This record gives sequence, structure tokens and C-alpha cells, in this order.
Amino acid sequence: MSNPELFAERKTFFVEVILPLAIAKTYTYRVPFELNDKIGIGVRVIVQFGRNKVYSAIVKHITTNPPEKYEAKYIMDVVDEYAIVDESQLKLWDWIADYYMCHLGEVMQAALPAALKMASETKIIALAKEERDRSDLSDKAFLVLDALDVAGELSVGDVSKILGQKSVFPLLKSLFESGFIQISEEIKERYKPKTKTFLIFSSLYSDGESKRILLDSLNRAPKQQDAVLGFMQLSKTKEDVSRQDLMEATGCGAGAITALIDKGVFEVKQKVVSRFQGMDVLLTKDFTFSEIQQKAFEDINTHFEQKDVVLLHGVTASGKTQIYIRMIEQALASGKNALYLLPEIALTTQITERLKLHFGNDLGVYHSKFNDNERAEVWHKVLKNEFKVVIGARSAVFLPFRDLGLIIVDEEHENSYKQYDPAPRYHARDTAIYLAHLHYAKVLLGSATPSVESYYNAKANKYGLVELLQRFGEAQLPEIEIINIPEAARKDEMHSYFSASLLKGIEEAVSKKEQVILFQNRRGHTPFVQCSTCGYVAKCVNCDVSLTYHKSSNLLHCHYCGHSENTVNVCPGCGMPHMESKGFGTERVEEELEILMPNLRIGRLDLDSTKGKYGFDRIISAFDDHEYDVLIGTQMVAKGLDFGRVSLIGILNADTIINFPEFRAYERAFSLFSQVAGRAGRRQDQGKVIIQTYTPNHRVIEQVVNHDYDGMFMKEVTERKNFAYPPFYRIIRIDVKHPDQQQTLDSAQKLANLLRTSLGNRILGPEPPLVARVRNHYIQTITLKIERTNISIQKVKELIRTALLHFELDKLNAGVRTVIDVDPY
DNA sequence: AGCACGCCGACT
DNA sequence: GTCGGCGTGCTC
Repeated sequence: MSNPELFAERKTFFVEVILPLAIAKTYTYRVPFELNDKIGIGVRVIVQFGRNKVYSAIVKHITTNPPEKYEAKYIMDVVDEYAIVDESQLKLWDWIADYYMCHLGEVMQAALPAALKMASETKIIALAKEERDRSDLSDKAFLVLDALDVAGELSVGDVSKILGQKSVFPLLKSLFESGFIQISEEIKERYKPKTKTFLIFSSLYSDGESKRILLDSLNRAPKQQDAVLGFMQLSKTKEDVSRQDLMEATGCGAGAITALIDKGVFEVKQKVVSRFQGMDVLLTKDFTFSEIQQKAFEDINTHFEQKDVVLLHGVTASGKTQIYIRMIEQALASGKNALYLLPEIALTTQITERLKLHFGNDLGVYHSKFNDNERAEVWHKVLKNEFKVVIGARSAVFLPFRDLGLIIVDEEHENSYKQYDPAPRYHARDTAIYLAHLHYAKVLLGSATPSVESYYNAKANKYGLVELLQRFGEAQLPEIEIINIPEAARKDEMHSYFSASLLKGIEEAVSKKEQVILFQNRRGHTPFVQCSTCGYVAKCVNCDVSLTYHKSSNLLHCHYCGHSENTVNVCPGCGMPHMESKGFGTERVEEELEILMPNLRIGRLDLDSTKGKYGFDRIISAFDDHEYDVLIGTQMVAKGLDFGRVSLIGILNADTIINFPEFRAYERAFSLFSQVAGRAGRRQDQGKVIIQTYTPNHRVIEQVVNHDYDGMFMKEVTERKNFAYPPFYRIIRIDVKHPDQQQTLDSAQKLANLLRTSLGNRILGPEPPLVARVRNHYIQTITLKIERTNISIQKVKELIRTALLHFELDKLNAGVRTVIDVDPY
């Protein structure tokens, strides 16, 4: 500063930043001299935006050219010493914003864990109650912690007031990193792996002689003797014997085992266990490929020489996971990192523990069940290259990977890879392919029932294709029995919602101490209540849907907005007491089954039963520990869970899934049924699947019975071609929403007309969607079907943007919201 | 997305 | 006469 020449050397920098807001533009701020050397692309800066809002924004671009049309504000501070996102990530963000037609700020919102997005209204709370040495802290830090002790919770803005300075983020950041404070969010329950008590036979009795002495000494405790003998027997076949296994095998009570533990015969060890009971083989670190797996592995590598994406079509239990593990090992060996994507619901303890075994501390897990601080921690560890492998759900594509070599997208067909709300409405599989492209990495898509799109791309030679169509080891495909509901009813074989076959199957399975899963894709008790006299149906006041009766609450619930109201016995329409229950959900299935088979132990797995703390884990564990004979559930039971003892699966009504009014319905039904079927009898025994339906000759049913993926695919391809759907056409959906019905209709019509002037008959609609009113907002949908020749998707999006601009400029459309969904699911 | 500025109804 | 409704436009 004292040297005027040096001062003159100093340049004035301007930074273009991304704000975590749904704004179309980026904004340019001026960098004060003293922060010049701290600025860099991808670092967070604190900026004031508007009158009194402060945000942490990400630097996207640095320039020395001052903006021409306005005077730039100064940035207030720089948060990071190093970039928390790199330029390739910013490229990914740009791609997502462009491809999915949303704002960069929305992508930033989705990409960064909340802890990295501190804003003035963000709350902070003190962490670690125990006294920590604060003597090394600065006066200001001390002051903040003191205030937190008193107030419990402070907003960043409050801290700013307490310290009498605007710049507080660097201080908070250092307090956060040294573990004094937490960036508050709803604190989500921690991810809790399942543990089991295992017994270890004391080394004192390792030789035959001492074993004999021990057994003799237990002559007067026959139960304990049994337990010891039982243990010896079990340990011949199992590497580890659990307390539970021993009790089941020998019939000894907990008392005998506790006594033996007290005597020092057994030691106990808590071990994290997999819920894949039938798949213990995978838990061993060293496995060898079967010939078929080896071949598949080599084929994948061969394809990777020419193609960036390979689809691994492997039936359930064909050993795909082992191939993934070897592929990841291979990527690591060449010094690269790997990302393993799974749908949220399949991302369970079993798979993460299995990977932990292989990759130890190199493995990071990115999961919505982790609280935000843990997510931020994973972010930093990926950034510092401490995690070389990450297993995660959809949003893991946003992590700051250094040098990706491989991305695995398991269960590639799962629709939960597509985010619907809020924007960005991105598809993690497709985003992963672009991400891989940025890193010159390879993508391995895996599925037992690939999406039509991916299989088509593979068949069209755009992707490599490797098929693995044999089940691993002894596992056989289940036997599938179709029940024609009308016919069964005619023969008087329908008891409530259960066919005689299904009931017999349940009885048989339970008598063999096996388990049963029943699948009904509707939650609640009764999906709608209708008056038999006038036809009145109880509907939600805010949405255009019928109300579902829930027995547990004895209320009518709306599954769209959460509204609930009292049940009615007398019809509000005609006054007659003739309200009838129509249809059935999981609650009612449970109720009816209880009446028919009162001794059954029944569990239920759906959105309602899993609401509480650890709800999901609790029910799964209970079922796994054989506390239930039957588990009734929605989709949840089909996805990613495996239970060794399940020998029968019943689908109560296949038609509701098949006939869903959506172009992917058949594909989805096929993969759902196949997936459900895959849950039956994963071990040596052949499992059984019973599908009840009104349309037994429906092609999807037949294809499922014959395990005919190719048949399903070929038929779908023909249909999609004829009716202009993906993969032949791209679809973009635009929803128009407004609280007033007429306004919605008029505006939607206007937008459709605007679009038609430039895009012609590619525009369909507007038409009301399946649910035409949600939360008091009416909805009209405009659908664009875009061919893959003649016009570029870039051009189409340009035209849409122009049309929307005109639409928004028209004052008559004030207050009307539009939602764009590219490649909707 | 926020939030301030701005122009028309029921109240101290 | 004011408080306040939410429509419109801007934020570097």
C-alpha cells in the first residue's frame, strides 16, 4: 500500500457469480483489491443481492472488463481458500440448466449440500455439549459461541449483528470445520447399519480333549450342552454363527447362551450384517468369477475400447454386483475414481457394507439419510481425493470428482433416477453419461430389465451390450401362476381379495416356516368412497382426486396435498346413508387377511407405516428376523430388498399397474413384476409368484410369465414408433398452472398457440393431466413430441424459450406459472 | 426466488 | 384521513 507503483500494478477484477436462486441471469460483482489473490473460479464469495439479502455465490467467471450498463457492487468476502467446485462441474451445471431448461441457480441448489450454501437466514446451532477448550479461539469466535450458549440457535444474520460486522462467513466456516457449530437443517436420522450378535467359541477349547472336558462339565446343564454341540455343528458350515442362528437351530433359550457367555465359553461380537441372507458368498472379499461372469467382464472391457457406454443386461441374481466390484477395482488400479449410482431405495446397508469390505476407507457413501453435515463432509473428502469410490443416489452426480474413470448406473431403468420436483428435473442416468463424457470416463449401465431407451441404444450399437442371462449358482427362476380373477370368482374361489391358490400358497409357505410378500400398489384402506345411490365420490377440496380412507387415522386423506377430513356415513350429495368403499389399499389387504387367517403374523410396508423414526429399517429388520410371516406392501417391497426366506410372492391386482394411463406403463409393469418375481426364492429352492388379474391374456402378463424381456422390448419399440414416443421422439412437457380454472385454460391455449406458430404439429394439447388440480392450482399440460431428424433439439429449446418469453410478457398471463419437464417420466 | 414500490378498499 | 391488499418489476 505504501508503494504507489505496486498499487498502480493492481488490477480491478470482476467476478460473474451464480446465486442459489431461480433467476435466469448471473450477476457480476467487483472484487476489492485486498481480495484479489483469494479469488478463483469455483470459490464461494459472499455477496449482497438486493437491499438486504446476503448469499454465498459461486464464482463462474473472472474478468477485468467492468460491466457497461451498471456499476458493480463489491463482493463482501471470499469464503474458500480453494475451489469447492471445479470447471468441469460448472460445465455439468451449464449442461443441466440448458438441457433440462432450468436456471443455473436451481442446479446449484440441487448440487451443493445445504452446509455449503450458507445464507443470511441460515440457522446455526452449537455442536458438542461437552466442554471444549475455547481458549485458542479468537475473541469473535468466542463471542459467537457464548451467544449460542444463551440463545441455542442463531441465524447468520444474528451473528452479523452481534459482531457488528457484515463479514461473518469465514468465521462461521472455520467454526463449522473445527466442529464447534452445526449448520442447522431438519436433523435427519442417522443412517444405521443393522448389527447382529455373533458368538465366538473361546480359544480355550480349541482342541478335542478340552472340548470333551467342557461337554462333560455341562452334563447337568443339558440345554447348554445342546448349545455347544449345536454351535460346533453350525460352525462347520458357517464362518460366523449368530446368537439367533444358534437359538433357532438348537431350540435353546437365551438363558443357556447367556450362561455360556458368562462362563467364558463364548465371546460375543457385534457385527454389521447384510440383509442379503442368500448372498453371503458376496460378502467374502475374495471371490472368483464364474466362467460366465468372467466372459461378461471381458466383453464389457472389449466394448469400452470403442464405446463410452455399455449396458449390462443381467437377470436378477446373475452376479452383476461382483462384476461392478471388479470394474471399480480396475478403474482404481489405473489411478482413476469411480462412482456407483443406485436408486435411493436400493441404497441400503447391505450394498454399502459389501462395498466397504472391498474398498474400505476409499469408499464414500452419499445418501439422503445422511444429515447435511455428513453430506458436506463427503463432498470435501471427494474434493481432497480421499474417497476414490463413491456409492450414492441421484444427487451423487454432483460431487466434485477429480478424475473419474468409471460410472456405474445400477438399476438403470428405475424411474426414481429422474427428479421431478423441484427443478432441475434431471435424469441421473443421462446426467451421468454427460458427466462421464466430461471426464473421458466410461459408463456401465446395469439392469435386469433395461429401459426401452437404453436397450434400444444398445441394439442400435450406440452402446455396447453385454448380456448375463443365467442366474448365479443354483438359483432358479420362479414359477409364475396367473389367477384369472373373474373366473376364480365364478368358481367361488375368491375370498375377499385372495384367490384360493394364493391362500393355499400362504398356508403352505408359512407351515414350512417360509415367508410371503404380498404386493398391492395402493396405500391406505379404501381408495375411494362412493354413494351407491347418487354416485357421489368424496373428493379433496384442494385437488382433483378422490380421498382415500385410512383406517389407522379413521380419516379420509388426500395423497396429493396431505389434506384430511372426517369420514361420512351419510352422502353429502343426496342424503342417503349408502356410502360404499371402493377398491382396496394395503391397509385393507392387511385387515382382510387377518380375518381369513387370524394366526398369521402380518407386517405392512408402505409410506404410512414407515413414517416414524427408523420406520423403514424397523419393519424390514423385523421381517428379516422372521417376526412376520407375511409382508404386505406397495412398490417399496419390490425394490432392492432381499429376504432369504421368502418363497411366495403374491400380486393382488396386476391391472392397476398395467393400465396406468402413461406410455411407459407396460414397460414399468413388466419390470416391476419381474423385479417382484426376482425376490422369490433366491436360493436353491424354486420360488413361486402368483399374479391375480382381470386380464390374464394381456401381453405384459404373458411376457412376465415367459420371462420374455425381448418380446416386451420388441412390442414396445413398435408401439413407441407408431405413437411417436421415446426413443424415437423426444418429449418435453410444459405444465401451465393457476388457481383459476378459466385463466389456466386460456393461458395454456395461448401458450400452445404461440408454440404452434414455430413448432407446428409437434405441439399437442393443452389437455388436463390425470390430476388436473393439485393444492388449489389448476393444471393444463402441453406436450411436445420432437422427431430426431429435421430439427435440432437445441433449436427446439430456443423456440420454446422465445415462446415462453412472449407468453410471460403478455399481461393477461400474469400469475400463471409454467413448469418445463424435459424427458418426463 | 425475495422484496420493495405502488395504487385501491375497510378501519382506528 | 391511514393500514394493508398483493400486482409488477428489479436485483450486479
